[in-house]
Amino acid sequence: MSAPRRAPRFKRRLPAERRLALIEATIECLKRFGHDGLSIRTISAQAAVSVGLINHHFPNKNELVAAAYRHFNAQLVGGMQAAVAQAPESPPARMRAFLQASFAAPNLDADTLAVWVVFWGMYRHSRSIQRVQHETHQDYVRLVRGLLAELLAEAGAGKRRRVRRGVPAAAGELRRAAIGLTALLDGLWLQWCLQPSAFRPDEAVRMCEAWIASLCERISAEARD
Amino acid sequence: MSAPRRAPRFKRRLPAERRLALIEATIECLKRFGHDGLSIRTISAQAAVSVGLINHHFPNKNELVAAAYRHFNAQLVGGMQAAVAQAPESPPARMRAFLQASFAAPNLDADTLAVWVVFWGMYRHSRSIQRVQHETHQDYVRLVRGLLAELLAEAGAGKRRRVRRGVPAAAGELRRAAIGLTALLDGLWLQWCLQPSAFRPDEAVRMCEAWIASLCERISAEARD
DNA sequence: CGTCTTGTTGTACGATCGTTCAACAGCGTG
DNA sequence: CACGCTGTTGAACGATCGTACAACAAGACG
Repeated sequence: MSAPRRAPRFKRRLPAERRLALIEATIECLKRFGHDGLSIRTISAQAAVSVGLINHHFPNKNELVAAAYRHFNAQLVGGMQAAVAQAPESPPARMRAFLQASFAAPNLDADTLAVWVVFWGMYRHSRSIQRVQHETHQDYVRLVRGLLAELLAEAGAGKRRRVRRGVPAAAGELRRAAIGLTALLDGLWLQWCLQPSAFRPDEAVRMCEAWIASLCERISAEARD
Repeated sequence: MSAPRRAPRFKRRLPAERRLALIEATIECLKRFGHDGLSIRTISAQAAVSVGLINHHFPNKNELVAAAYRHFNAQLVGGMQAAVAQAPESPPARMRAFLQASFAAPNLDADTLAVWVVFWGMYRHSRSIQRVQHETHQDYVRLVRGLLAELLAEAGAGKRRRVRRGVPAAAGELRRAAIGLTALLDGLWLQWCLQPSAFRPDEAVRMCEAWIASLCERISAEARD
């Protein structure tokens, strides 16, 4: 019979590994309890660690929450980029893949969407959230603008003649288009969060595609002048 | 010389009056401090009353917050109805008045919009917020649907021939139109909240009008078949 | 002026908050 | 096996939280 070896009371992890676990626990607490879930004790319980560990890996709670927001953003953008990457090469197909990914799991989940809303609600009064927002939001905007630029270039150039004027004219137009599409996406997400039964995912995709189609029509009409 | 009459230490108010003051103080605290401003002591200080008074007029904090949400909703819908009412009678003019009021003071204020986001962030985990949402949101939806119905009736009937088929066909279409427009409005509000410099109010109005115009075109095209 | 109603005050209570820190212990290393 | 680094624990701190409640007082009324 071997010597009685006590099971270790805890397992040491690499800092990066533990940090990620704490970040994921933070997001899980947000899903389960909303803003009230953002307490050191709730999060440490979710991560199955002691209360003191959080301040060993993060300087304070704000920084943990900000890191969770960064992770949450990165997950979204990464998922979207992956969905676009494995779509057919054509601009419409890539845009369609983007929209369908926007209105399908794991993004179109009421708990997940509610997490976004809570983060956004912190924006104006949390410096660290503002910092992360400015750092990561442009990744999303870049993706949306890229998809739109492909489509609008096709619409502007394909109709009658190649207009060099189309490029600078599309600059302001592209900015507005990205803002409008982002607004439509966020607004539909918000409604899904508040009332998931209000519409079906495919309806949302079609609404966005209708918006984009009317945009392309307007662009090509202007290019026709 | 008259007898020295001490100034009264406080002034008694009618319950309705005091309740309103507490509700307005709650909203002001939300504007100034976000979700963290929702503490009994912060709110009572803002209202210049003692901590105990809140629980004399409201059973608990949740009910005060829910009452504040109800007031906030009522103020928005009331303002919108007023803006529409004093517009010219024509459907496009009424819709334009609605959109302009949506993207002008006092609604288009970053602090005010942030209050919406905080309320929305509470929705999924607060029964009382859910109750108020279901009670008051339909007032807003009714207004939007009414304005859209006027426009779509005009678009569907005006083009070629009067189609009785247009009315039932427009039922599902009207539902989607209201959802889309609401999403666009909310999404633009959210972006204004996170980044007020991203677009100008008149750009937002034009984006909404472009969305509605393309909607009308589609409707009238379908009615033409 | 005395009485009564009730809106208002402010203390008190127990719970929970974020953070600190000394002690512990897992586990790679010699 | 013993040492040392450091990830980890958990108690402790002062602050703040929401609520309860007994005492106070404003103001209407007779």
